[in-house]
Amino acid sequence: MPELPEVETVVRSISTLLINSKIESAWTSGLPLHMQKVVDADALNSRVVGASVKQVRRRGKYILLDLVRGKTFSVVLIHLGMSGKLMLSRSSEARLPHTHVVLGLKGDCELRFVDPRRFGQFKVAASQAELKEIADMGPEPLDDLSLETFALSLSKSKAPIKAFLLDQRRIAGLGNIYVSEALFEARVHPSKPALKVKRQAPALLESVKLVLRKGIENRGTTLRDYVDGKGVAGNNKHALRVYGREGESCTRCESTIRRSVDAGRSTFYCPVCQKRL
DNA sequence: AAAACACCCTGCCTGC
DNA sequence: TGCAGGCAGGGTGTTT
Repeated sequence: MPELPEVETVVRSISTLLINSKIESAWTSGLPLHMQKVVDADALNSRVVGASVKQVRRRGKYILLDLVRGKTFSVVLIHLGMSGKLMLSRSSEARLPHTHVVLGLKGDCELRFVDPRRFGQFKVAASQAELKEIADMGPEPLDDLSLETFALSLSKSKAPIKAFLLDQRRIAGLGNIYVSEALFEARVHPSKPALKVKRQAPALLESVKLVLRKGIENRGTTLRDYVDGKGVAGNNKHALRVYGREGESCTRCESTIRRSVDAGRSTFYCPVCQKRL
């Protein structure tokens, strides 16, 4: 569900309250999350309870909490999967169904991880170096991705440009929505091989940054149930020009927006604006 | 090596 | 109205 702009919005919405606050208790549902792994209750007790939050960060679509307890440093890795939510709530508020982790903070406040489909992840580690999930992740498009790096990476892949952009090892943080939007902005056909995107590489990189920045500015895209850490929905749905608009007319040329399915995922594009060659 | 596919799980929507 | 089937914004592991 959440892609880079949604995860960034969640991070921003919870970081002010979380930073420098102490975690006083921890609870887990015990149900398996991503890849049948349960949240490690021992690690929660030995590393998280009693620790203070030093920083709240994002890497790709992952949320990272840097913790310190005495001289012990830890990192909590959270992925929202398709249906995950990370929210600050009053302890007195009823827990939503499918709540899987609750971290109790000072002052009647809790950080809750809720995930109906359980495609998300919640993992405690001693350091970032232990986290293989982000070890070979590609560059952050809004921070450290130059045109030179991007163009070189493109030239080495025969994959369709859509698959290329979704591959977190090549570029971090993009998902199905923002890939469709970026390809439309840059007028690149989704199935064009990455290595043939040369002349359009500068426009594509700019489009990737544009749609992500706009997504963040609008505080994320809410299609059905995405909300930030304070329960607020995003406004970016109105900014989408192709995603979810099959059969509607292109905002640029008035042709009919099409949907195609590859690898089980929908891609939306304008057949006229986005030429294969 | 890389692409295609199955799979994890629940909820919601559609159509019969 | 009820129920089966399809579909969903992600990532991983296996197979070709």
